[in-house]
Amino acid sequence: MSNPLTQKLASLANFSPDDADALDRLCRNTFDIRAGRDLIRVGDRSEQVFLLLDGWACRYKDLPDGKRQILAYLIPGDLCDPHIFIFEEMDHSIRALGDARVAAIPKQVILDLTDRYPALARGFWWSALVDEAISREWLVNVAQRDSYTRMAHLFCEMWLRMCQVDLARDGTFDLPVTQEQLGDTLGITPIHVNRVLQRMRAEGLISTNRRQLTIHDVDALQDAAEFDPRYLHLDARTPA
Amino acid sequence: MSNPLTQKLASLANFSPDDADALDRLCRNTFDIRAGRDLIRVGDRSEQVFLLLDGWACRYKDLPDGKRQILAYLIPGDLCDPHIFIFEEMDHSIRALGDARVAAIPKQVILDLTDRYPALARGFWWSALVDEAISREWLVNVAQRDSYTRMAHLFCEMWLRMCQVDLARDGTFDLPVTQEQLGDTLGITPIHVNRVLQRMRAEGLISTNRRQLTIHDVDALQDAAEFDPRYLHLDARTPA
DNA sequence: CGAGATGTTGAGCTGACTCAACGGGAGTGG
DNA sequence: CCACTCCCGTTGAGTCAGCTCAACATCTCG
Repeated sequence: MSNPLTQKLASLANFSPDDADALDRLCRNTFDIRAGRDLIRVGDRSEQVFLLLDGWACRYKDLPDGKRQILAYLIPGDLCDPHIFIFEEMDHSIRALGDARVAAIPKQVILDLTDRYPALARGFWWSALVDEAISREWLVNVAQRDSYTRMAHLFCEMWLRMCQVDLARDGTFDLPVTQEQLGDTLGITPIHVNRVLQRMRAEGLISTNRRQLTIHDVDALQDAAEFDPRYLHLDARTPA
Repeated sequence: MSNPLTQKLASLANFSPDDADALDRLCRNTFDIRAGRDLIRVGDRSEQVFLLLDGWACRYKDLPDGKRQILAYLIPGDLCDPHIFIFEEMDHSIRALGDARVAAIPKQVILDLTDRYPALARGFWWSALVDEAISREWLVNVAQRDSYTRMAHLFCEMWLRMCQVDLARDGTFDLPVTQEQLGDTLGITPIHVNRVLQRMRAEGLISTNRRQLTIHDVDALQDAAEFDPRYLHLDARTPA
């Protein structure tokens, strides 16, 4: 149960110790990645899936004019690239944000495993659909909310997701992300990110410290964010 | 082969006449929906999947402050709600745009079918991943591009998707969408949508007529849109 | 201890918004 | 067949959130 994926999927019903064991055994072949390194690049063809064990990563796309969009944050327990089961090539890249540790799992191992443990197959599917739901909510966020609300929304989401894998304490969690990267996530300039952060700090909602974020009043932040956690499809055992 | 889903999946390899037959047989139980009606609403629990046979629909979310975001367009051949295999409740709604016709397929039929025809299972999975890829590209679009480019990008995408199911002729296809709905799709006000459309018309790129869009110069529009179709993962047999 | 990356501040600009009004077409009922 | 109405599209004018450009400060790490 040291495994963050197990932890995440355990919030689903029908998850036997057997299933959990099978999952834990996946994480033999691990290695470390330095901050800022790409795990996978656009156009790559890979024979293995990466499971993020420690640290953060992001999916992103570079545009021809030099702009960049971060499409998703990956935190411990997230699978980086289930796409390779179907697509020939990745249509986006994945990069480590802080230093990170991943397990490399051969395609075939996943296929065998899901054959043998239906609860796992269902877990992976569930997880893929949650990722999709998050992506939809990000679209809503960027398209409809102003920059302040948008950022508040992102923080609420990441807080809940970090809670789910037990990586948040008292509203504090790692957020190994520069202001520029926040901008590339939310579709605003880094300068404006800075101003929004200052406002949130001034209002006592958050504070930041060495790439850690502390949310002082989760309820207030959720209100400011128009945040409704249902899209995360967290089941049963979740905080607040 | 009268079936748009068959048409779409046929662009995948390894698709036998048997598979196609199985698909065609799904479309027995069809019915019509009037424009503007919801097929599925947030919170619904459904025992069947809807396959769109004719007309357009959209996924959307309503926000507490009355704003609305359109998350995806569904065109003939698209499955409306594969989510129900995993999630208890829909986290968004689906609405017919023009008048539409759908087939209602019981969950269990899909499950049996994919057991029996692995090529179909793979086809559905492929299709789900393409939807996800499109959703990611919409995020890029809304977050990074100005309103003109954004709209051009949407038109390019819809043109290609309509081509894929053979519903576009000479750059002309149905677009049963009001300017307000375009705004809700792209995150801009309907007034601004109007101005952008006028500019595109003035530049001779497009014209609109009774809910039909004509693209006069696809290449020029793709250039204006910074459009790179790879994210659609159209295989082999596709136009231009 | 130097240098590049990251964060902060100020000032002016602009793409898209708001508000407000008007026009035209498609359906409806008399 | 016409009048009415409602929805949709169009136009104009003023405003503002967030952008650009340009410094400067601070931090991290080799």
